[in-house]
Amino acid sequence: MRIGDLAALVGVSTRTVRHYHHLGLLPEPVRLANGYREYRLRDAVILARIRRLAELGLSLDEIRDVLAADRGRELREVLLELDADLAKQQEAIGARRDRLATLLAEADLRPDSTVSPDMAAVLRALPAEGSRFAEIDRELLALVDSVADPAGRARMVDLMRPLTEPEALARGHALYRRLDELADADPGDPRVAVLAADLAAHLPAELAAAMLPDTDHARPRGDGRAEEADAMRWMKTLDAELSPAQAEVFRLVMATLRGRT
Amino acid sequence: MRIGDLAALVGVSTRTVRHYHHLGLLPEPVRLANGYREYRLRDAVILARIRRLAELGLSLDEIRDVLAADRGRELREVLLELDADLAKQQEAIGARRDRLATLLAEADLRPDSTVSPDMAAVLRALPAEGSRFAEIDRELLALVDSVADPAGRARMVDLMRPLTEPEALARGHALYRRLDELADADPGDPRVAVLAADLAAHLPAELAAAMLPDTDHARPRGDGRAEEADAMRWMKTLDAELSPAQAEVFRLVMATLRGRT
DNA sequence: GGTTGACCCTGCCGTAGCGTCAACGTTTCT
DNA sequence: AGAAACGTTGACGCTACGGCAGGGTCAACC
Repeated sequence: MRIGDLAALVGVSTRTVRHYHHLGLLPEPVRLANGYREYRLRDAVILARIRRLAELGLSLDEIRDVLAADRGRELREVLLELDADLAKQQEAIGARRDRLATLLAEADLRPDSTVSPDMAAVLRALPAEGSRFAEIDRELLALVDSVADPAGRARMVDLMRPLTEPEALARGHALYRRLDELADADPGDPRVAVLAADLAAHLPAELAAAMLPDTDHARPRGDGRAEEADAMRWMKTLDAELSPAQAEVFRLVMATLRGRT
Repeated sequence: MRIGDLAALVGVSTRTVRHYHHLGLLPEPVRLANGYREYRLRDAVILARIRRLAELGLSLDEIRDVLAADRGRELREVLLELDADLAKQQEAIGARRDRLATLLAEADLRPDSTVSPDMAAVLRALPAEGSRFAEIDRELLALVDSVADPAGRARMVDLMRPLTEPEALARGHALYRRLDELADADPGDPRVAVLAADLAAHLPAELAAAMLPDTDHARPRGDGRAEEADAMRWMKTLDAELSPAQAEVFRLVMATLRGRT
């Protein structure tokens, strides 16, 4: 029996048979004078066993182990392990399908629809039209939402909710406009201090509290280092997007909030 | 923001970021004078979107398409397609776990336990001890069982069942022994014809009928070619394992059966 | 006896999504 | 000033083969 016969018999490609030889799964048979491999019944039996195990989902490495040890005990262990693994995979796929269903249930699949549903609602409520600063704000929110774990996401949404109420929204429009106007201004511009005071005055208390630790460098080292590093990165990320005057506004707001506690 | 900051922010490795650049998923940002990439908020947003889509299970190619087309219609299509694909995967995994459970339910996981449960029962019933010929027979049965589809497997088991009955078993032992004795005999040995006659006389009718077409070369071409080729392979496979005298026995048996119809 | 077609051989590249060096330059901390 | 921790490009590694290149072998047909 030559390689093509063997392959057809068991229902694999000749390439697969040679691959198994290469991996040492299937022993190389004797060669004929012309160099062709000559197979016997035994080879077909081994190959068929390999295929059955492979179709069950064992990796070729695992199959080699099973064939080598070859007394039921090990096979049983491997199969149990495999079953547990498959169960986990099923769960994982189920979870993904749930998230997919959530996404698909959202009627309006806009480009930014890859944020969580709650944050999507917040973004819909916040002012957006025409303000560069509002755009940055929205991007930052979407980013935090993407990166955070579910608990963090929920906290973010809670913190933002006060800003979506009608009177906060009305103020928000004006504040965004005044921030936009500082895009090309000097850090010493008189409007900077005034805007900082207004911002600090109208920032919801919880949101202010959440922002404060972000720039608190004086804390003792060694606790919450990772979170602090994250928070620092957020602030620096935002800072990099702002003009000098806008950045100055934020520094003043932060100083005010720190002083207030 | 440099590549390490960006990666930490979004929760991926720097290697991943560079990989996405290489694939054109994430645009290359401007470079500083030292050659370092300098990222902005916008890059982090894009990267985060890529990650969310990737975690949903989209391939990076699909993500590139979605980001390029980027008006919800396409995203929706891709997500629906993905969901269908995941559903199929879940089913496939479920089927594999079912087969696993069947295997694991078999108490005795011997090396040849990769055959179907029904065939395993047949193999347990058939004589095995010490006969080389019995061994070949068992290997051939296990192989056919491995390779056949479920219907074929059931048919095989049905064909073999008469041989597992007590009187057939008793005869089987003797026949195997007589075949073994022909291992080194001459094809012209007088025992050959006698054994062939005994075999033909005691072969169950259905099994004989099933074996017959395997060597029937006279049939018109064009119908059942694939099956015929398979059957031919089986016979040649068996033939290759037999000594000349044993092969002669089989030829005589076949001739007798053909003449009988 | 040349040609055709169906086989066989070895060996290398490609897949998806990065991980992991290597070999080198830059920044930052002490 | 030196070390540690960054950054750069490039190349190879992983699964389980598929596909191709560039050959050799063998049977049949004209």
